[in-house]
Amino acid sequence: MSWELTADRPIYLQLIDHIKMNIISGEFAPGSKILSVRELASRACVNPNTMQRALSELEKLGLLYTQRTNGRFITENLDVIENARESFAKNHTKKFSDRMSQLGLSKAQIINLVEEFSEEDLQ
Amino acid sequence: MSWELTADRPIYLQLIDHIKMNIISGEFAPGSKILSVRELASRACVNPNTMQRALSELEKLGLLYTQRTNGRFITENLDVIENARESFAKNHTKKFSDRMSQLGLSKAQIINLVEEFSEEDLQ
DNA sequence: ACCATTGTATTATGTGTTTACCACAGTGAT
DNA sequence: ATCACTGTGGTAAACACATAATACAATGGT
Repeated sequence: MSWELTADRPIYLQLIDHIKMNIISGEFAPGSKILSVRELASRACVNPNTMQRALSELEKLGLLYTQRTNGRFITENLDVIENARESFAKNHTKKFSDRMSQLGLSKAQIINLVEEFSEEDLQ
Repeated sequence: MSWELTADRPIYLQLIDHIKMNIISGEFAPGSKILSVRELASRACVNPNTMQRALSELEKLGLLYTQRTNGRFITENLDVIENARESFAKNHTKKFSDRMSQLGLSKAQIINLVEEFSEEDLQ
């Protein structure tokens, strides 16, 4: 998946969101080693310092941990990941729902929109 | 409604979103006069220059127009407002739906979440 | 022992955002 | 005519963000 950075938000925040999504969606397996700061920065077309900032924020959240001169790894704590996943889903749903209500849409209308724009799972 | 500005995005963009929502939700009636730049800035606890920037962007979108030394008004062009409203709803729904799918949620699960977090209309 | 690679830290520079402050021209009410 | 108010424009300063370019210490593999 590409990085798709936009100019309307600080890059380091977008990097945080992107990597966080990789982790909580399971795309990055718990305990697995991730690419180096320099390599990640290179792929995202971003300065190493900026990537470093994003990674250390994710560390504060407990989603990553560091082995000083060896590399960085996804946490093995499944609870942390699951919590992040749940709060992500809840927060986004609440925000979405609130905005649509404020627009004047009824609950039924909101559901209809989601029905329309959501694609069925490809089993 | 309060302004609720956060530090993770440029203020002028948040002001644009906020006022745009006031317009497309119908809270600000088409053709009606809005408060002066200075007054709006004061209420939002923001510098007049910043509010000015947001308003001129909304003007580019056709949602506002200016009478040079008289004040600013909501557009009377209902099509412009309705288009903005529809694209707002579609874009947000699409983005929400995509993110939830990426999280691994099925269409049915997404609908369930919306059901859970959406409140019934208060007739 | 050597060396590439790791995370980390520092300094400097450019850019964008926000703010404060000031000035100008046109309108409308008095 | 006067005056408060309107939108608009400019300048300067402070700050955060992003980048470039280095440097350093510790690890792992050779």
